Amino acid sequence: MEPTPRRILIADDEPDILEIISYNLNREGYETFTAKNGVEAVERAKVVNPDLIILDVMMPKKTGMEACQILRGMPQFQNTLIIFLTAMSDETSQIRGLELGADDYVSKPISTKVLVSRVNALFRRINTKNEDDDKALTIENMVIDPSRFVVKIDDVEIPLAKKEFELLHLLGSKPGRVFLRTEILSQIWGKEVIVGDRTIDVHIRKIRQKLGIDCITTVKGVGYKFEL
Amino acid sequence: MEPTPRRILIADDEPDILEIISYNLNREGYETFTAKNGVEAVERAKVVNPDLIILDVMMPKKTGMEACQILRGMPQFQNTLIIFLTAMSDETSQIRGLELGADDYVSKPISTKVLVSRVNALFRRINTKNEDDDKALTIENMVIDPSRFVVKIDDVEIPLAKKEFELLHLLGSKPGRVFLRTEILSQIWGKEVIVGDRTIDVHIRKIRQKLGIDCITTVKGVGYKFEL
DNA sequence: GTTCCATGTTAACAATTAATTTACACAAAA
DNA sequence: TTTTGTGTAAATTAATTGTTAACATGGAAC
Repeated sequence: MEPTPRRILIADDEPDILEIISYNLNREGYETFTAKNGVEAVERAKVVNPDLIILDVMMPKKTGMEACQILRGMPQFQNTLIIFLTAMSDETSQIRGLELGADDYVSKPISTKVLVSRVNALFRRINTKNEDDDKALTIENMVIDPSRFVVKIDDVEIPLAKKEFELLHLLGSKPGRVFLRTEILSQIWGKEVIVGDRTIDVHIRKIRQKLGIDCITTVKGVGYKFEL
Repeated sequence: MEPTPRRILIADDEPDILEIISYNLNREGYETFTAKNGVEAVERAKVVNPDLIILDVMMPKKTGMEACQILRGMPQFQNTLIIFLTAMSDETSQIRGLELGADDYVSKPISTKVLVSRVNALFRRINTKNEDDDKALTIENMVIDPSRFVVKIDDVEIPLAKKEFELLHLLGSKPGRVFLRTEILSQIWGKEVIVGDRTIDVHIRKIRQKLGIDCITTVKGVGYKFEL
């Protein structure tokens, strides 16, 4: 199967820059999308669901920094790569950018070659991620099917809510392995999102209740694991 | 249990640079190792098995680039993070560095703050949790598996409480070696936590009781060791 | 636009399990 | 014998999780 190309969203207020970067990334086989300012960047991101977002720091409406903060606050962009692009090469803004959760920081004047190299380096590193995220898991008589969002036990379908399903799918992805509460939080809720202590428990309880069988084991002080 | 710190190997021929980088990374909680040239860097890497290697490009004996190429050729360093450090800020060498498989490229004069931020950013992204931490230990017919949080004796699973498990895992990590009571305390309870005299004994007793076999030997006046 | 419902989150409390301390018995070393 | 250190059981305290109900929110149905 042909791999889907990596999707890159580029946000900059200068059309020339958008074009030259797009051109060079396209040539490397990436699929590119553009936005003219911070607000548009966030909107476009929601729609195109990019693998990488390149943000100019100085943009009208919303700066790149602000856009970054908003994006990082949304669970679906928690793990999206972000590169800042800026004329400011001073170190404090660089540090600030990296601490906001950016993955790289490239100073203008940009060499497109350097930018492309850095993009490649980032993707090379991330490449290890699981492609079969929506392949159905089968554990004995249970099927966890992300494509249809359904759990089947002995061919009986049991509907789960989104979070419940995600949680079960995560645990079921490695049966027997213990998932720390922190792992669960960062995987399902995202690294920056903070929810209360009891949130995971409540979802676990609902899953146990709906499935009717005890397939989730508590490891006190550690986390939970899937075990039939 | 305290998490094992990330290990960083720094290679540079200027002692001052080694020292200042080490100091700053230590302060962030990293464990650092040093090498004075490319050859030494490769040798040290084999021994200390670092999570990240920072290579100065211009070094005697072997340059950072050469060292990088050698390391990338060895299976065990295929996925190790590499950052180049260099005075050459020209773009061709930067591109070459990234294409050799480096993950980042920082130009001198270095701001240690920027370097630290970039190191943090890399680790944040690569959630390569220290694999050693949850690798299962096998000692004869006993398996101590932290990823599943179970102890198996002859394929029979025995559930242990958190502290009990951590304690057994610690002792089992070096069978035969005696762990001082103070070592056990600082490893499992942390250096700041103070608990009573009998706490360790009681946990040891519970482990012995649950496992049913005598695999922990008391060395009076010294500590405990794992011995099947 | 309003109402209704499913979902997600939180808070309060109960239940459970784990961790620690206490008290004392026992063994080895001084 | 005295001292010191360790093993054990029971009692106590602390920590973690389970449960329920209430509230918030957003989308679907009306």
